[in-house]
Amino acid sequence: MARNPSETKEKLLNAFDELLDEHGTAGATLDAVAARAGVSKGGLLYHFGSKAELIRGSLERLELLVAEDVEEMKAAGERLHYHYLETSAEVGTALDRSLIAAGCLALENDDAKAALRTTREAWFNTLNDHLGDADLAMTIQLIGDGMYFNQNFGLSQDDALAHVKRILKRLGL
Amino acid sequence: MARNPSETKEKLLNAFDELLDEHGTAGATLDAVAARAGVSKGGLLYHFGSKAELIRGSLERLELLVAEDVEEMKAAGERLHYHYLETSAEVGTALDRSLIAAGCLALENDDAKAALRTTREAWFNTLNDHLGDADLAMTIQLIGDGMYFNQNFGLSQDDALAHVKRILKRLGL
DNA sequence: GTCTATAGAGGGATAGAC
DNA sequence: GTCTATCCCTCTATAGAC
Repeated sequence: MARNPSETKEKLLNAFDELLDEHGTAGATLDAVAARAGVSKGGLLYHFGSKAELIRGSLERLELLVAEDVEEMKAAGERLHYHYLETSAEVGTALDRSLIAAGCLALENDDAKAALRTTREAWFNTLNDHLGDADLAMTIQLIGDGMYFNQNFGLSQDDALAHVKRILKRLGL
Repeated sequence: MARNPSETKEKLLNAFDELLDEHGTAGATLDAVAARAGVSKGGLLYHFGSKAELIRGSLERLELLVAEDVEEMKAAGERLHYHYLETSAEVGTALDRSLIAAGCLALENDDAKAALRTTREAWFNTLNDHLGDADLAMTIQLIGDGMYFNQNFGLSQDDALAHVKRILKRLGL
């Protein structure tokens, strides 16, 4: 749907995701989103007829970004699982912002919950295909989830990653 | 502070945490909290003079519950890290509800963020003291965080736990 | 395509009765 | 200690000008 959106629509979605990321759902009001995107509330509501549509737009974009990310993972070849963990703690990328936004929305919105479930399945399948070991795939995914979760609370995950990599070595990875 | 609160105060805190858990911050209005606790909004505001005080009350109770949980972990002896992972995916306990509530609040509230950081430190220190291995302690904590995170999106973590336990065996735990 | 103005609903908080 | 009534503010959404 949002495959070829106008520039203003993109700016609005960016503003929405950023505000969710920084201040949670309470901070992501239509007023605030419009102001950050540099348009008026009326302008916003021309592009997205309601807040529900804005949410849909954000979730649809997440889907696209995840599909791109899965391709990138596959391009990492033998390092696929390392690439996954390294990017789990990444901050400031479009995917990261979009994912945090969905995480905020998921607390109050079932569509967002479903989108996150789908996302997780895509990653698990990619890890599992690569490793051929569901135990390892699930464990690595959980570690990635943990790093993502913590990064959300302002905890640096740099040394966390170092700890985890040493454990992966012990597992022969 | 909240060491000997009135019964009504406890009922209000329970209602607040439950509503945060079920519907996020948007659903946890003073009206809704009061209604679920079986009092009027005025009644609520007698006990907690503002929404900020209600939040403080919830976070203070979390602190108590975490301290209790750490004692329980220590009581598990050699199974300490297993006990930690098994209870990470637990649903419906007072601690679990309180923790999810704090997770909701943390998106918009810095005190809640700080409370979660403190909580994580307490658990990490307990795991690290027991295992004597920071790499393992950090990895197990991240896995626990991951399970907690997923459980938040309605994903059953029963088989996740089974996968992880097999990996722990490979690590000699 | 973007703006202002405004209606209508709901949330937080205060005042005062019981 | 708990209630009702009410005020004010903010939020979503609509109407209509440019």
